[in-house]
Order: sequence, then C-alpha cells, then structure tokens
Amino acid sequence: MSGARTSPSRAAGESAPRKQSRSLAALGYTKPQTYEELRAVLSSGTVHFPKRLRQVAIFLWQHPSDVALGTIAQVADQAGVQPSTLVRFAQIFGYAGFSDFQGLFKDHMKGSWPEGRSHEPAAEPNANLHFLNGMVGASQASLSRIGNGFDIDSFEKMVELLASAELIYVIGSKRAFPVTTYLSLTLSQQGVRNVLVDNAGSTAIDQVGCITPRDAVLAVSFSPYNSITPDLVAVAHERKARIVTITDSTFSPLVKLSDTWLEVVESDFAGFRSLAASLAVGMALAHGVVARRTG
Amino acid sequence: MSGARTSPSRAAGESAPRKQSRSLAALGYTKPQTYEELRAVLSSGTVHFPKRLRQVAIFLWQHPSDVALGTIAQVADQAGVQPSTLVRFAQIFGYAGFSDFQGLFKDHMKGSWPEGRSHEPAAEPNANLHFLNGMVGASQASLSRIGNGFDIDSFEKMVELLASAELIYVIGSKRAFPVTTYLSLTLSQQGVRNVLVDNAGSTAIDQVGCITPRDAVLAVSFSPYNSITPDLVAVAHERKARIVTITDSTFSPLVKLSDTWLEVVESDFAGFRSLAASLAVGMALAHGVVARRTG
DNA sequence: GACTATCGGGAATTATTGTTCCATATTTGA
DNA sequence: TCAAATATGGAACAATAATTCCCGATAGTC
Repeated sequence: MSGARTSPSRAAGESAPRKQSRSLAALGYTKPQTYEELRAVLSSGTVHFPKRLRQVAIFLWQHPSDVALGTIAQVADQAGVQPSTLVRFAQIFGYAGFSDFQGLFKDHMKGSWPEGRSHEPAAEPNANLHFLNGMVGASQASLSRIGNGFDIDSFEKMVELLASAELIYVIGSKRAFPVTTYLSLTLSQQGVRNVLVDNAGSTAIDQVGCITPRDAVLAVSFSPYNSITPDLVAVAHERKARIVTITDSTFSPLVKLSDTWLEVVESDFAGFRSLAASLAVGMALAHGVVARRTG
Repeated sequence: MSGARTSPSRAAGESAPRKQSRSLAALGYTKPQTYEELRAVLSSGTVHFPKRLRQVAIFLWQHPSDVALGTIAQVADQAGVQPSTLVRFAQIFGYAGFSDFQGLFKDHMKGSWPEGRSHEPAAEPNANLHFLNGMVGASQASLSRIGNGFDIDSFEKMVELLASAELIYVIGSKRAFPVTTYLSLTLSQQGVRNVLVDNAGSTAIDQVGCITPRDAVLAVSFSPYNSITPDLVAVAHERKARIVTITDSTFSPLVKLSDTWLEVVESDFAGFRSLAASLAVGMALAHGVVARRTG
C-alpha cells in the first residue's frame, strides 16, 4: 500500500511551546513503525491508559483484523468507544490520525497473508444451525490459539505456586465464573482443598480477608475488567498471598498484582463468547497441581 | 462489514425494455455471494471480458488482499485502470458498486485469519503440556461431534418452548453447573428473564415449588445422574412446566420427564471432562431464544 | 472538600472516497 | 468503409468517512 497520506503541515514538531501535548513522544517513546513494534509497546506495560483508551488498546490487541478492514466508525462501534477516541489514541502514538495508524494494521495483514487458500463453503440452510456452527467455530478457534506462543514457563510456575499453597482461593466473576466453578469442583474432587469465592451474600470481601501469606489465589478475569475481581485480588495481594491469574490481555488490572499470569484469548461469535480455551487451561492447571502434590 | 450502500431505486431489474443491460445476470449468472463463488466464476472461463475488464479480473485474482485493504483509487492504480472501470466491473456482477463488491474480499480475508500461523505438531517434552494438549483434544473432539447426527428438530422445539415461556428456570448441578451459570448469565444479558437454581442455602426445592405451567425449565445433567437435578426436575414436571434438557445419554432420568431433549456427549482426557460442546449448544439455545423473541 | 488537570462524548467541519455521466475511442458486423 | 454498439477515460458530483473542537464529566491533588 503506497498510500502516502497528506499529513498537513508537519512542521518539524517540537517548535510549539504549548503545554506538553499528550503524546508519548514527549515520554521518550518513538512512533511505532510496524505492527510488531506497536504490540511490543502495548504489552510492555509501561504505558498507563485511562479507561477508554485502555479499552481501545485491548480491542486493537485482540481484533487486529477488524481494525485493518473496518472504517473508523465500525471499529469504534465494535470497541465500544467514540470515533474521536480512536483518533486520539492514534495521535498519542504520534500518528496524524486514524488512517495513518490503520495503515500499520493493513500492512501487517497484507504481509502475513497466505495468498488465496480456499475454504470449503458448505451450505447451511438453517439459521439456528448457522449460529451453532459459528459458536463451535469460535470455540475451536480459541482452542487452536492455545499452543501458539503458550507460555509454558508461566504455566509451570503457576502450578508450583498453587501446589505449595495451604489453601487455594478461586476467584472470578461474570463470564469467568463458570470457569471458576468448574475449577473449584474439579480441585475438590481431586482432593485439593479450595475456596470458591462466589460472593453469595456479598461476603466475598470478608472471605478474602481471611487469606494468609501461605495461601494462593487463582483468579480468572476477562475484559471488560469492571467486576469485583480486581478489588478482591488487590486485598489478597495486600495480605501477601501468592497470586496466579488467567486473563485475556496484558491490560488486565490483575497482571500487576500477580506473581504469574497466563494470557488466554477467547473468540466470540455474534457477541457470544466461548469459554473452551479457558476451561481447558484451567483443567490443565488443576491436573498439574494434583500431579505435583501426589507425585 | 455491514456497509449497506444506498442503491437508488433498483426497480426490479428486468422491467426496462432497453437494450440488454450489460449484466451477467442477464446471461444466467447469479451474483456471487462469497469470494469462493467469485473465483469459481472467474476461473470457469465462460465469461469473456474486454481488455480493461480482463485486466481487472486478473488483478483481483492475483492480489485479493490489495483489493480488500485498499481504496478504489489505490486498487485502480495498481491494476492500471480507472476507478470507474472497477465500479463497472462490480456492477456487471450485480453489485451496487465497488464498496459492496469489496466486502466480499474483506469478509474472506477476515475469515481466513489469523489461522495463517503454522501448526507444528512438535514433540511434547513436557508432561503438563501433554495434558493440556490432551484436554484441548478432548474439547475439540466434543465440538466436532456436534453436527454428526445433531437433532435440529429437537433443538428448534427447545428454542420454541423456551421462547414462549413466561420465566425460564435453569437447573444443573456438579459438572453441569458451570454450563447453567453461563447460560443464566447470557440469558440475563440478553434481556431474557430467568432463574438460576443454584441451591445456595438449600433453597432449590422451594424455588422450583414456585414454578407454574407457563414456565419452562432448562435442565442440564450429565452421568452419573446422582445429583439433585432429577428431583428438582420431577417437581417441575408435576407442576406442569415445559421441560427441555441437555444430557449425555438416553438413560438420563431426565429424558422421560422432558418435552424435548438433546444429547450432547463430552469427551474426557484422563478423567477430566470437557464442557466445550455443552457450552456451545447452550449458547446456541440462548441465541435462538433471543432471536425468536425479538424477531 | 474545593480546585485543577485530564478525559470523554458528540456535533460540526473538513477531507477523502466512491459513483455517475458524458464525450470520445474502439471494436464489430454488414 | 461506414454505421451501430460497446468500451473507456476523466471530470463533476454525491456520499461517506475522518478529524477537530468544545463543553460537561471524572479523577487526581492539595
């Protein structure tokens, strides 16, 4: 794409004496020239975004192809923000606007595309069946993503921390709750004592108030990170427990509280999200803990 | 991309008595709905284009990603034709304009990404990783079993019964509980009122004691069938509610209590069982109910 | 608890892109 | 060779998308 956009009057930047523009350049960052550089910056954790911009960062991280292919309005809509927020985000990174910034994604996508594989179409006459297939597809996509860059070291560290804990607190809300219930059940069935923090009776805070430094917390949390989970984990952190986390991006507030964490990204279909990958990883954790304790 | 362009006054095509419009439709071709269909038509050799249009066809064939990612001007430039030629080309295939036509390429590109990553099976030196792979395998096996003899009729009947219910009670214990929590959450988020019977405080029996004939029960149960679920469903049955069930064999005690039921079999690995298929089917049910209620 | 700096929503504005139309060129068929 | 039909280029126009800007909201600080 030779799309040299008109960047109007780029007059050697820094001559303006105004109040420090909210640009990362002022912080010593240089404008990422490639998609990989961008991801590196995003995941470095050195940048702290306010809410909406963080939302954008998460969306970019998880749905690069939608960013490359969509218009600003479509992307904004999918990310749940205003178009202007996207422009602001791009400008923070030193770009003139969204179009420039989007070029990063387009270039990356074109670069990493196997030219012209064909998929078998397969007819589906039924709308419900179509959705079911979509959901199955999302689940399979989630599962197949495990193993691409799966962080074994983190995984093993997690197993170790959990296995050496006196008591394991399992925490997760909303979408993460089904994962934690299954984890808790499985651990119990395997003889691993654990507490499922389900916040029934709003007693969760009091429960985590009993955590000791000999305990471990297994937290599961997905974006948006607006549930009670970060608060609970923060308490556990203060109480010096070991904390291990399964979450879906480096932007999760749990990351900085955790001793170790794993990224598990779930696909969705029509907004209905799979849990297949998280459950599989969770089961593997449970199994690992059992194996280490008994072995 | 839902970019529905205004196609002004497309007045049922063939009423105009004018000279045969240059559209393939008149030649018995139907507008390609997918990228694959388009490629099939292009490669069939049955269409003979004049010079510039042929140039376009060749370019589309060889550089689909540029078509998906670029603007009309960029594409035209790379293909060595005028923008208007691209619009004409799209219209010949029955599209309103280039934007519509480009959607084909965008959809295709999004669909076949990011599976571009190489799937190396690789040796697994690590026991934990081995288990994780096993778990993923079990999940995938469960998912792929859906569709082999999936009972669409039952599924649709279930959707219908649930959609017409005044209130939906969601019941499941043990392994089924994660499924019901996710179902309940999803239904609520979609605006479908429901009661998750979680037996907190051992109040489940009293809860189902409130069921009326206008309600429906969505029960999930797996073998061994020794949980409280059959008892609860039996109460609901006595109270004349409609009952739909997801279970894993015809021997489930719920089968004879249910108006309709679906068999979903989950694979396991080393005794750790997947929930992927049940969750996918559950999501499809939830989606179906929403679609039927709002549609 | 008041003050200040930063953030965020949304309409107005500007820029870019896509489409149509018509004059001209080219091909086709007699 | 001529006339009719079709194809093409390109500029005017319409539609859409991107960006800016202002003001109310929010969070952070003293």
